[in-house]
Amino acid sequence: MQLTSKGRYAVSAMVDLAGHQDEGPITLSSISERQFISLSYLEQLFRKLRESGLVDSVRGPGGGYRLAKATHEITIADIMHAVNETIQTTMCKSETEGCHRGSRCDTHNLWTALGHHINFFLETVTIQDVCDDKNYIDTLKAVEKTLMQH
Amino acid sequence: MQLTSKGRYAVSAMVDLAGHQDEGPITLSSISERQFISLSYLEQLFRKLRESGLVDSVRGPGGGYRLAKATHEITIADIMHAVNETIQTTMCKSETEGCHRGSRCDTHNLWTALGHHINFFLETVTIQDVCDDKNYIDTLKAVEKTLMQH
DNA sequence: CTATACCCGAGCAATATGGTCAAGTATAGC
DNA sequence: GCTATACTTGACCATATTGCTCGGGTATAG
Repeated sequence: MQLTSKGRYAVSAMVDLAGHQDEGPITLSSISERQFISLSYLEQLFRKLRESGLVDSVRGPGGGYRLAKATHEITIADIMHAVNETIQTTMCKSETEGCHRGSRCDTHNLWTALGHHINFFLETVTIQDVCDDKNYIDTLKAVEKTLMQH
Repeated sequence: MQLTSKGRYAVSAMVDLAGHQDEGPITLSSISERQFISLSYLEQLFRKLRESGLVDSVRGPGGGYRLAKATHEITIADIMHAVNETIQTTMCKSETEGCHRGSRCDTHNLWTALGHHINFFLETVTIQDVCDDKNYIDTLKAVEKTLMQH
C-alpha cells in the first residue's frame, strides 16, 4: 500500500475543482496557484484523472477541466486509484498461488483485513464530504454498520 | 504513511518468534529459514525491535531472541513503529504551523481521520490475535465501538 | 579457546517518487 | 486564416527510500 503525496495532491486538486465548479471549466494554472502545485505536475495528474473518467476536459481558450460526476459520486478511493497504482496491503500475487513459496503466510488474513479496513474508509468518503469539511467520525460509523452486516 | 514489505517482514518474524516461544531463545537463522528472510536483513530488523523494547536478546551459543512482553501486549502498531519511521498521513510538520503555506489545507481533516482510522486498527490487533488467526471483522467491530464513544 | 550467535556500521543496486522540459493539438475569438 | 489559450503527450531526471549484502566486531557457553 502506498499513500504518498501524489495522492494527496490529486485529492486537493479535485476538492479545489469541486469548490469552483460553478465558474465553468477551471484551468490547471488557477488550481496551480491556489494549491501550490506545479502546472506540469498537475497536467500529469489530470491526464490520469481524465483517463479514469473522473473529469472532463475542454480544450482551447476558456477551456479547462470539469468534474465528470456529481461531487457525492466521486470517492477518495476513486482518486487514489486513478493516480496511484493499485493499493496493495499483501504481497501475494494471486489468491491461489499464495505468498509464502506455495503455502499462504501466517499474516495473510491480517493484511487482507487491513486492506479492507482502509478501503472501506476511502470508498465511503466522497469529495462532497471533504468540501463540507464533514466530521468523519460519522463516516466511520457508517463504515462499521456496513461491516456489521457481514 | 508507508506500509512496505519491511513492516510485513518484521510482523512475520515476530509472529514466528511468538509461535516458537516455548523452545527457549530463538535464533535468527531459524527464523530466516522458516520465513525466507535473509539473515542479514533480520539482524537489521531485530536491532530496531530490541531498541524498541519488543524483544530481548541472549548472546552466545544457545542464544537468540525472546519476546520481551506477552503476545497480547504487542500490537502490530508497535512493530511497525519499531522498524518503519513514524506513520504519517498528513504532510503538516506541526499542528500550529499548518500545511498550506500558513493556513490549514482543505483536506487536513480527511488525512487526520484516515490516520486515526488506520492506527486504531493497528493498535487494536496484537500478535496474539495473528497467532490465533482471528476473524478480524470482530476486531473491526471493537474498534468502531471505541470510536462511537467519542 | 573456540564455536556460536548477537551486534554494528558502511555501502550499494534497484525502484519509486516528485517533478521538469519540450514539444505537440484543438479551439475560441479576432 | 492567425493567434493566444490551454489541454495532451512523451521523454527524461534528481533524489530518496527500500531491501539487502558484506565485513567486521563482541559476548558467552562449553
